[in-house]
Amino acid sequence: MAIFDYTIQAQSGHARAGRFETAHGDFTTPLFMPVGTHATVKGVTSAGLRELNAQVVLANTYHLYMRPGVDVVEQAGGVQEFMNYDGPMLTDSGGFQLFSLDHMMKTDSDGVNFQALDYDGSKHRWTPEDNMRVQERIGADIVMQLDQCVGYPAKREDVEASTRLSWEWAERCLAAHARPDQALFGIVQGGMHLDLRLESVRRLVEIENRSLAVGGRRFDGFGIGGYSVGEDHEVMFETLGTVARALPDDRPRYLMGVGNPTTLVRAVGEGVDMFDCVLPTRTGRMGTAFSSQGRMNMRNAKYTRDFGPLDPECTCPTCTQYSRAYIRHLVKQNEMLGGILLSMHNLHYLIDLMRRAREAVLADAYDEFLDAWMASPAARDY
RNA sequence: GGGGUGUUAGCUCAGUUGGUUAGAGCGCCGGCCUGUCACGUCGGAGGUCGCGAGUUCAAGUCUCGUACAUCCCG
Repeated sequence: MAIFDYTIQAQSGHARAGRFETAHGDFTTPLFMPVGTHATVKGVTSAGLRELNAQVVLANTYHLYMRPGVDVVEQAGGVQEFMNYDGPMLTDSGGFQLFSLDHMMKTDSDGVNFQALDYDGSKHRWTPEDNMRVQERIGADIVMQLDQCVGYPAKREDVEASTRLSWEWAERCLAAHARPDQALFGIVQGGMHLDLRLESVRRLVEIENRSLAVGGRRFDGFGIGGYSVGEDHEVMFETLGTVARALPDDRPRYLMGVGNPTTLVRAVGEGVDMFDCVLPTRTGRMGTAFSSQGRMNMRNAKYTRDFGPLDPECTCPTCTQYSRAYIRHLVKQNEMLGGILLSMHNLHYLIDLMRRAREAVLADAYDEFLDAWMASPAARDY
């Protein structure tokens, strides 16, 4: 399987519905992917992930490389075997981690030196080739190129430099990536500058054309990175649609790290297919629930004697079995079950939101879906 | 009956040699969380310092009385 087919099944405006094949099965888009950094979606078992209809789960190369170590994951039979999740998985390269902990990073044109200050202070170096090798050994179905992310606001020259480095590394990752059963996604950078974004896209296309010309591979999909790094929500939408649609339309477009419900619905309308975010699990652990009525802080006193379901319109295991009052009690007492139940609910909420978005696309009614969403109470708090 | 100790925010307690708008932890109320190092994080409300009187320019802080709690001795 050297070619990973992404079948576009329907389009509605710019929104797309598709299917992608991996060695561990298919997944359909639009799609929200739960984040399982340390080869675990915090608080959710693999049986729970199936119950939530999760299709793809993320893990993080940097964190698994540090612990338990690539050799352990490899010896386990790969990350899916290791965590007992038999569906498709994706690993982020760890480029974002090196950026977000930039105090521990020194980059040159050939690679990146980093010190794992968040673990044991040990020093490491990754070239793009090293990173590909690590991701191949971890063994996810989709791997991301090593890239460099820039924060916001940033000086244009810094954005230019990191964007250039990212496409240079994209070319090296594409050349170095060998496993035929693993898909590789290139990543678009460019900060909030449309011209840099479009150049980034153009370079990625040129890179894969050069690769194909010598019998090499193409990118199997494209990450859109470098957004949600501190900018205002609307700033992203000034360029997102143009950037997404500049990408080849026969490959999935993955907006990395974005997870609030309204942004997902709008981004699908701009032609984005895939998302991941820690928001549902992190905020869930801290007591916040997504709902059809907007965001709910389950620590609020008004839920003390509210014995109704968390979200009456939700069919998830949490909403069908537990009350708001009970969940508030768990959260207030810092009981781990509270974080588990809310994480499961929030994940289900986004997964199901994307399922509904897909149905709207299949019915060629995405504009109506988007309008209805923006007018609903659920859109209010995001 | 005698003596000791204590009585400061809802709770447990700090409050220096009496000196500006009395503090902490927990609890309570609320906000935040976007390619997860995270066991979160930020903010707010709340006290006439048991009660009464006195000394003093000034008392939670000294004196006296009183109530309550608690311990010891009879």
